[in-house]
Amino acid sequence: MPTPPSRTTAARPARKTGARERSAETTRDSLLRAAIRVFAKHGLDGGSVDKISRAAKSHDRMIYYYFGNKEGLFVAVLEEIYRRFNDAEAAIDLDITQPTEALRVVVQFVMQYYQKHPEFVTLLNSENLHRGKHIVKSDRAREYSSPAIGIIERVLRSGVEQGVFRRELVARDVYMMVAALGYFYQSNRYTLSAFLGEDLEAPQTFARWEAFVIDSVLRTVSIQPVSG
Amino acid sequence: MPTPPSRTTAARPARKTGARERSAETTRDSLLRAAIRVFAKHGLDGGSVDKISRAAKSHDRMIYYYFGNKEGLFVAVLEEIYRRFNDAEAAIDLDITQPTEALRVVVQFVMQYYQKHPEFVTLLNSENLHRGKHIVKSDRAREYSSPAIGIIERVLRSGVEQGVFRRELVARDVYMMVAALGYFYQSNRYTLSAFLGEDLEAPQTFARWEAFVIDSVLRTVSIQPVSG
Amino acid sequence: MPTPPSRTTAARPARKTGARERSAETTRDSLLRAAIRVFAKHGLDGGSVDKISRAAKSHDRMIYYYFGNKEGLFVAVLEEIYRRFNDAEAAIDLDITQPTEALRVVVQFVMQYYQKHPEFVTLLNSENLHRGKHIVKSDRAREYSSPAIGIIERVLRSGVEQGVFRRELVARDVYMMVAALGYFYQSNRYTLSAFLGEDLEAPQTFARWEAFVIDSVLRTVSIQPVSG
Amino acid sequence: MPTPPSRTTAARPARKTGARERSAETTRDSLLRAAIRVFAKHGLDGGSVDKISRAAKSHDRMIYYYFGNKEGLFVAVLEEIYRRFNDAEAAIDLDITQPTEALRVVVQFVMQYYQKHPEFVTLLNSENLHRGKHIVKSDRAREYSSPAIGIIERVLRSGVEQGVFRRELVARDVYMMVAALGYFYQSNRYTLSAFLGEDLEAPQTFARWEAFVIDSVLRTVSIQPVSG
DNA sequence: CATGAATGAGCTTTCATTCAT
DNA sequence: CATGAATGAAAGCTCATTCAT
Repeated sequence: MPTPPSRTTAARPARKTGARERSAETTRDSLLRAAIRVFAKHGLDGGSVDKISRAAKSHDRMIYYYFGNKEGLFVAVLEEIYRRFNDAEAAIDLDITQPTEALRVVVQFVMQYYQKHPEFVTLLNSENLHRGKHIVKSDRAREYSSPAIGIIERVLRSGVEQGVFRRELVARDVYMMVAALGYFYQSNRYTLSAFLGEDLEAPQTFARWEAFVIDSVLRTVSIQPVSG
Repeated sequence: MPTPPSRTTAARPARKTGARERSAETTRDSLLRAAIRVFAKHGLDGGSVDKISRAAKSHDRMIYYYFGNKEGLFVAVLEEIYRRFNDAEAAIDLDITQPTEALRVVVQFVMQYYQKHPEFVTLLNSENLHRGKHIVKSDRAREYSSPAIGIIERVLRSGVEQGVFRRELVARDVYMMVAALGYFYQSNRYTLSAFLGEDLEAPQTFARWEAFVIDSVLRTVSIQPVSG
Repeated sequence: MPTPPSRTTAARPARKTGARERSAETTRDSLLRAAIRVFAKHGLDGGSVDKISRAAKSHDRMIYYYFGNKEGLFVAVLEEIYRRFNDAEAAIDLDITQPTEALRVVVQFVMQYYQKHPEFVTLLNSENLHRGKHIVKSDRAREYSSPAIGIIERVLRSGVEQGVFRRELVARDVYMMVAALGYFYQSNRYTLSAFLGEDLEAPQTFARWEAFVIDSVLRTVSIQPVSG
Repeated sequence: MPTPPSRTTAARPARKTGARERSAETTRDSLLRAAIRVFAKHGLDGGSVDKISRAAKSHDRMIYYYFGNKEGLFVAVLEEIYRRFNDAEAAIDLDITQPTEALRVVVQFVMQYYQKHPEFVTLLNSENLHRGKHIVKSDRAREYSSPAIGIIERVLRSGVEQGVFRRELVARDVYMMVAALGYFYQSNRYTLSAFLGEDLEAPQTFARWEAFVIDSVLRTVSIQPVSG
C-alpha cells in the first residue's frame, strides 16, 4: 500500500481546493457511498469489495488505498451513518416547553428515520452480527451516542417539572423503547410480513403502527393515562 | 440428485426403528444443528457449507444429499427455529382468568426466550437481510405464526371482559411491541453497548430492562395506570 | 476445503488399485513434481500456485485439496527431495573395508548428486531463507538425517581401525565439509562465475573442482599425506 | 523517468556540500540500507518495494526516482554488499612472510564475515536463484572479485617460496574452499540444525567448526601434515 | 525533489457445487 | 448411504509501476 491517507478518526481535511484534490475526494466519497448501499443490501460478508468499487465506478485497489482494507471501509461506513443520524437528529426543532408534544415529535422522528433510511438498520444488524468488532475501533462513532439520549432526557425532565411525566423514569429506557419499536418494524419486516400475513410495507400499516407506538410511549411516561 | 428424502414441507416422520435410518437421522440432525450454530454465528453468507459440515463432523456432500443445497439447508434451519419457538410457547402455563398476570408471564417468556436463544435473533436477521426469500418457500414455517398471536389475543380478550384492558387494542400491535422490546435488546446489544457505554450483557441490566418492558406493556394495555 | 486426505507424515496409502484411485495419485504426484520444478526455479515466493497447477496440467484448487495450502505443498516438496536424496544414498555400493576408496566414492556421490539435482540445492536455499519454518513441521523429513552421517561415520571408523584415518575426527564435521564443498559450487555458481570470470558450468571445471575436493577431504582425514 | 541521477555503474560522487543534495543522499542511502535488510530477510520476490520504502520511512516513488525500478535497486544492493565485503577484506592486516599464520587469519576473516553479515549470504542466494541476472549488469560489482583471490594468491605463493605449501595449488580452489566452508554453515544453518539435530547458532558449535575448517585448509595446502 | 492518485495484473485462498462410483 | 475427486468462479488483498503536478 502506497501510504494511504489515514482518515479514521481525523476530520475531513478539505485543505486544498485544487482540481486533483477534489477528484480524490470524489473517489473516496463515491466509494463510501457505494459501500453504504452495497453493505446495506448484501451485508458485510455479501458485499464484496468488487461490487462496491464497481458501483462506485472505481477500482478495488482504491478501496485499499483510501480505507486500508474491507474492515476499514466498514468502520468508515459505520462512522458515516452514525454521523448522518446525528446530524438529522440535531436538526429537529423541539419545543421543550411542551413535553408531550415534544416527545411525540421525537418518536415520530426516530420511526421515520428508520423508515427512510433502511440502510441504517441493516448496517447496524451487520455490525451486531460481528459482535460490534468494528464500532469499538472507532472513537468517532462512539462520540455520537450522548446527544441522542440527551434530547430525550431534556424532554423527560421538562415533563417531570410540569408534572405530566413520571419522575422515576430513566431516559435510557425510554430511548431504547422508542428505538426498539421503530427499529424492529424495519429490521424484521420481511419475516414479520410472512409471520403476520400482512404487508408491513403498506403506508397505512406503518401509520397505524406509528400511532400505536406514540400512544404506547406516552402511556409509559405519563402520569395520567393519555386520552384516545 | 440421487433421491434425497424431500423433507422441506413434509411433517417429521415418526422415527423408524431401522438401524440405518436412525443413523441417517443422526447425520441429518447433526448437520441441521451445526447449521443453526454456524449460520447464527457467521450469518448466511459467512456460514459456509464447509464450516457447517466440519462442525457436524460430516462432509459437504451430505448437505447436498439431505438438503439439496445451501438454501435448502437454511430453509430447514428457519423451520427448525420457528418450530422450537412454537414448542416453547405452547409449553407456557397460562391462567387466562388473571389477564394482567398472564400478560406479565407472556412478556417475560418472550424476553427470556430471546435471551436464551440468541441464535433465533441472529438467524431472523439474516433472513431479513435477504428480504425473506427463504421463509416464503416454507409453508411449514408460516404455519407457526398464528399460535403466537393467538395467545396474546386470548389474554387481551380476557382482560377486556374483566374490564381491566382497553377495548380498542389490536393483538398484533401488542405482540409486536413485546417482540420488539425483547428482540431489539438482544439483536443490537453490541452496538447499544458501545452507544450507551453500558454492558447490556450484565444480568442486572437485563433485569431492569425487563421490568421496564413489563411495566410499559401493562401501561399500554391497561385502563387504569399500573401501580408502581 | 472438502476434507483433504492428510498425508503429511503418513506413508503412501496405495490401498486400492482401482482406476480412480490411480488417477488421484497421478494428480497429486504430478502436482508435487511440478511444485518441485517450479519452486526450484522461482523460489517459494516466486513459485505461484498458479504456475504449479498449470505446469501439472491441473487446477489451483487441487493443490488445496491435496496439500491444504501452499505451505503444506512446500512441506511435501521438502519431504520428497529429502526422501529422494536418502534413497539415492542408500543405493550407493560401498566397500567399507577400503576406507580411503569408500570415502572417495561418498564424496563423489554427494558432489554429483548436487550436480545432477540442482533443485535440491535451490529448494534448501528457499527453506533456509524462510528460517527452516517448514522443515520443523515435518517429522518425516527430519528422520532422513541420520543415515547420511551414519555412512560417513562407518567409513571413518573403518579407516581409524585400519590406521589410515585420524582418530580424533567427528563424522559430522567431515559430513559438513563434503556437503559444503559440493553444495556451494552448485548453489553459488552464477555469482561465482561472475566473480571468478570463469564458467563453472563447464564439465572440465567441475571435474577439476571435484578432484580438488576429494584430495582435500582425504588430506583432512588421513594420517599420512595423500600422494598426488 | 524524470532525470534520475543514474548511478548504476558510475563511481560514487564526492559528496556535494549543498543542503538539498545531502538530504537526497540520505534518502537514497536509507532506501538502500532498508533494501538490504528487507531483501536479505524476505528474498528478492518476498521483498516488496512497499516494505522497503516503509522500512526506510520514505515512499515507493522514491525508489523509482533513485533506482529506476526494483531491479535497479537490487543491482545497487549487490554492488553495495560486494563493496562492503571488499572494504573489509582490504582492511585485514596480513604478514605475508608468515604464510601459515596469514592463511589462518584469512580463513578466520572469511568465516567471521559471513557470520557477522548474514545478509551477504542471503542476498547472494537470491541472486543465484535468479541465475545471476543482476550481477552481470553491474561492471562495478565484478571489479570487486579480483582482490579477494589476489590475497590468497600472495599468501600461497609466499608459502610455496618458503617450502611449506604445496606448489601445485590453484588459488581459486583454495579461495572457493574457504568460501564454501564458511558460507554453507551460514546459508544452510536452519536445515542443518534440523538435519543434524544440533543448534548451529550456539557460539561453541561455530568455534569448533571454525577450528576444523582452519585445520582442514592447512592440511590441504601444507606439505607436511599440520600438528594437532 | 516530492507527492497524492491511480492502475492492471497478479497473488493465495475459499466459495458452492457436481461428477462418477 | 457415502465417498474421493474435481471444478469454475469469485473472494480479499498485494504487486510493481506510472500519471500529473
